[in-house]
Amino acid sequence: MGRQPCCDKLGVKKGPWTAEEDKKLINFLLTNGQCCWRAVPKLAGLLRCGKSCRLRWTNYLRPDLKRGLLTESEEQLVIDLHARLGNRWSKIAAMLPGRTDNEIKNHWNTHIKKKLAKMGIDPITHEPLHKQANTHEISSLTDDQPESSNHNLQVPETDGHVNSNDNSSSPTENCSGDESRSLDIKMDDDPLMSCLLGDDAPLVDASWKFPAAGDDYNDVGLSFWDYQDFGVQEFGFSCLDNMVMNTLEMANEH
DNA sequence: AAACAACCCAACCGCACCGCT
DNA sequence: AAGCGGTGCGGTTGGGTTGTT
Repeated sequence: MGRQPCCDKLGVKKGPWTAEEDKKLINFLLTNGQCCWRAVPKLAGLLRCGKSCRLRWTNYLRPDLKRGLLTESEEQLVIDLHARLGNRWSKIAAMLPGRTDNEIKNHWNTHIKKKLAKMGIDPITHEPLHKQANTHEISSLTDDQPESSNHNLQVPETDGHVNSNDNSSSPTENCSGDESRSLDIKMDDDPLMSCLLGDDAPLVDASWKFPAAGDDYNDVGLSFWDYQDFGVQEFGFSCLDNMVMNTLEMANEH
């Protein structure tokens, strides 16, 4: 049937966002909240498509974003979640307050993948590379893994018994596009998976309060302004990061 | 100091999904 | 039930930055 493009390409600006554009988008969203994204650029006075605005906001401008490299514990959590969820970056990101799917995806591709490969672990299947040929040996997999990776795969369990390598039920499915499907089947038996893949509350509450029109920004616990490189401080926002840090610490303790 | 390579990340693209009519 | 619009998601890319020779 042919979809209508998210925006007419004519007169729509692409490429890196300028400080001025960021400013307009932030001002609009903080004043009016998130309405339909298609209307945002028009109402905010931006020559961007709504999709671009949404991405800019969710990946860079959102007040609850935590900038900087992933911590060791965050990285381990990502590895563990990836072993269960595959490339479902948004689901993984939902478990890491202040982190975006894009950020995690990038970190995975640039750092973790190499790290795992170096340790002799297939970043897709999370199995030792030398064991790929014989998938029936998976039951002994954790014993054979380097200490660090073994630790990685034992991060947070909600029920205390779920092994991230329970892929053994169908190891051959656990690659490329079929991975998520096989996981879908298994999630019925895994409370954590049910939680992750459903719309239920995450392990930690990553939500943040969006200011209603007229709210004082200082009440929202904005944390990201410090990290921006376009000098948003001029807006006069305070830099409170406690909310995000607290939720992250809660996640790490689990 | 310059040239080149490798790395990193913001942003784009296109498809899938969901809800409304 | 089907069509359509809006949004979300994952894969990919382009350009800037950093490191190496």
